[in-house]
Amino acid sequence: MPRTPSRLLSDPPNVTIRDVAAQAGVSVATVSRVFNRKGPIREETYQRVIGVAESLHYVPHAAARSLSLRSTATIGVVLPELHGEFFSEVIRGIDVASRQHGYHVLLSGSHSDRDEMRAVVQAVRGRVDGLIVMSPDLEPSSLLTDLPGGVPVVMLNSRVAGRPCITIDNAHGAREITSHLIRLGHRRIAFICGPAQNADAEQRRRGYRAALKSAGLDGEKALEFAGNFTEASGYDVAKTIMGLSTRPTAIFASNDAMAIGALGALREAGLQIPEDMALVGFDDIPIARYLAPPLTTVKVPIAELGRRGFEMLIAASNGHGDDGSKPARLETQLVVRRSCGAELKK
Amino acid sequence: MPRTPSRLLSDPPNVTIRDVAAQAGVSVATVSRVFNRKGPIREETYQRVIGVAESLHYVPHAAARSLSLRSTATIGVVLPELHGEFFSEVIRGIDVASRQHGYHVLLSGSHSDRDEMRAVVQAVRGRVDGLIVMSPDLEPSSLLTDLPGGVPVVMLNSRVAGRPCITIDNAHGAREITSHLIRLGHRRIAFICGPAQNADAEQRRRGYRAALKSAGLDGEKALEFAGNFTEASGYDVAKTIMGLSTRPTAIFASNDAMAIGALGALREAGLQIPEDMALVGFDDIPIARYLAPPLTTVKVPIAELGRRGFEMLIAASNGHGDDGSKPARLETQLVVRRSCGAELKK
DNA sequence: CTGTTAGCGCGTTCAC
DNA sequence: GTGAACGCGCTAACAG
Repeated sequence: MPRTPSRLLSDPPNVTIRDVAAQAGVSVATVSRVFNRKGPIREETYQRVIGVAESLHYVPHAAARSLSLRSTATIGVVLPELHGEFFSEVIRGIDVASRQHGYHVLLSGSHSDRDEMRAVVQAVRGRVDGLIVMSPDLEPSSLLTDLPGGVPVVMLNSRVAGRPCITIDNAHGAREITSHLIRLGHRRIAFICGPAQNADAEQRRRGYRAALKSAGLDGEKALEFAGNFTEASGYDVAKTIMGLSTRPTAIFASNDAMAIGALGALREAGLQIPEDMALVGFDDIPIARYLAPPLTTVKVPIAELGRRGFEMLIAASNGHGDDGSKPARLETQLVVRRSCGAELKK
Repeated sequence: MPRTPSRLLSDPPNVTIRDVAAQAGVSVATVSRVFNRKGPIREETYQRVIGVAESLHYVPHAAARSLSLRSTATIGVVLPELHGEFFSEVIRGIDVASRQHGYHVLLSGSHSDRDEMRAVVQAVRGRVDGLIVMSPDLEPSSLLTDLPGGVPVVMLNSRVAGRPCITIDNAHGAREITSHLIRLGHRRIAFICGPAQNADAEQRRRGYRAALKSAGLDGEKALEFAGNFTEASGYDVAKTIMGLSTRPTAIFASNDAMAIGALGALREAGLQIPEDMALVGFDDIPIARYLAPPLTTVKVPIAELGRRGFEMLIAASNGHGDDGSKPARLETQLVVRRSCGAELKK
């Protein structure tokens, strides 16, 4: 019987830098130099090493490099969940920016509670060079207390003292669109809130209230309804509104998902949008414009949120040197703009 | 001037196992045992080590562990792109399954050409324990030739010799829904194809043709239109169809994105769906049911695709031992079922 | 230009 | 029960 243990193809399952060195008749250091384009190498040696490496299917071992280089070339992305196009777009923005800069993306979603999230934030030591964290519902500063030291973090859509962040100018957008409705003649404008602890939700409500106030419509404050950013909650609230004795003439859902849910409920009730009931959302998730009627919405460049987050992280990593260089801008506000889509009629 | 270089808080940026050992008055081996629950440790020692580790904010260094353990506890996910809810759902499925099993997810999307994808597939040595790859457009077998040896791979929705995979029973679903249309009385059923090289697209077309054939409707084959799975292409094709002298009475878009695009075009043309024109899609992305009218679609449990992919990967890793254990099932077909949504009328 | 050597931080045999 | 020493695969000084 043959002595070889019968591995059929791709026999050398793990060829190391040493194998290449031996086969090429050079030292490991030389191979390393070749692969990292450090120090001068004689052209002939270079070619030989490359050739051997290729024939051996050699690929540098990332974990080993990380250990020695003290850097992983990957960034971690921690999101509260992964459901729907909003997060999808954020991820996409981060992904393309990362690849452009030669970084990998370690993704982690679905974190309902703080403990889960904290665990993830810890587990990344030696795994990522930086973190992009989105934690709209949780009071976030405590999350980062036991973060492995020296890890740069940028927050997406939530502030924590001393950390750079990218935020959306929620209040501005919400005020804009509410004023728009008011200009169109609406007086009774219902507002579907987001989750109680959610910062975006709170800011949007502030914008809504501000617009109402400056139009002298404070009295209508009773028209705020509790929602939680899910389609289902939008649907439910719209149902409730349908049952009201004196209905509002417009509904402002504080995100698109809820607006979509509300749309379903209104449709079931046989209402025409926007003739019978004006409806606006917030976010401009890509599908919004394929709805019937096209959803009027506050536009936020979501993928851009991800991209900028990544770029700010890179900047933070560099500004992290021993020179007491200024921490760059700590916060960047992303513009929002009112949709030019279907105009509302009262 | 003070000698300390002014690091303010969280001074020890990188506390290692050695620091813990020293502070606790034990050896690094003991600390390691404590953290990995290996070998018997005296309760007192255990508590002391844990205490010190906590007070020092010690967290094991992932790269170092990986190097020594030869395993990373993370899996890589390689997708062709990240746009839209289909991929979003796949990722979500993988993410939750991974976390349940204690794995991390390294995500990589947006790979237009083979070289880019190949580069990613290589870059993962020492970074992941396994790979989930989706590459519907590219002939995939060559992608994996220079894969670092021993890395388990499961393909999502594309077959490559010897690799386990999860596929969607596209032909079945497409045949079902086409037959359904036929039973409803439709004779002229247009079909919007997916990308030419895309395996799913091809299988769906096969299903469509099979249904036509068994109903003796082969002659209508001219009703296939080129699309590429984007909303835009669905829109364009529908426009084209509108201009036809003898229109079909039904349109079968081979994915939901194109169906959504087509829906927009039909709406612009003032057609009632499904009275004036029946329209069906394929995938059942979550938003499909919020459209007006709800999109009739072939339902595919997309997140489930991701989840199963992960689980098959784990299984493959285990079955990868030196015992010549059977490679488990190499292919699993995911069920699809016809939507019970809005019925079509001719 | 190239080789030698010393870690990077941790898991793991072995002795004790 | 616990500690000392080696190795994982690679990069970075320093020699030559």
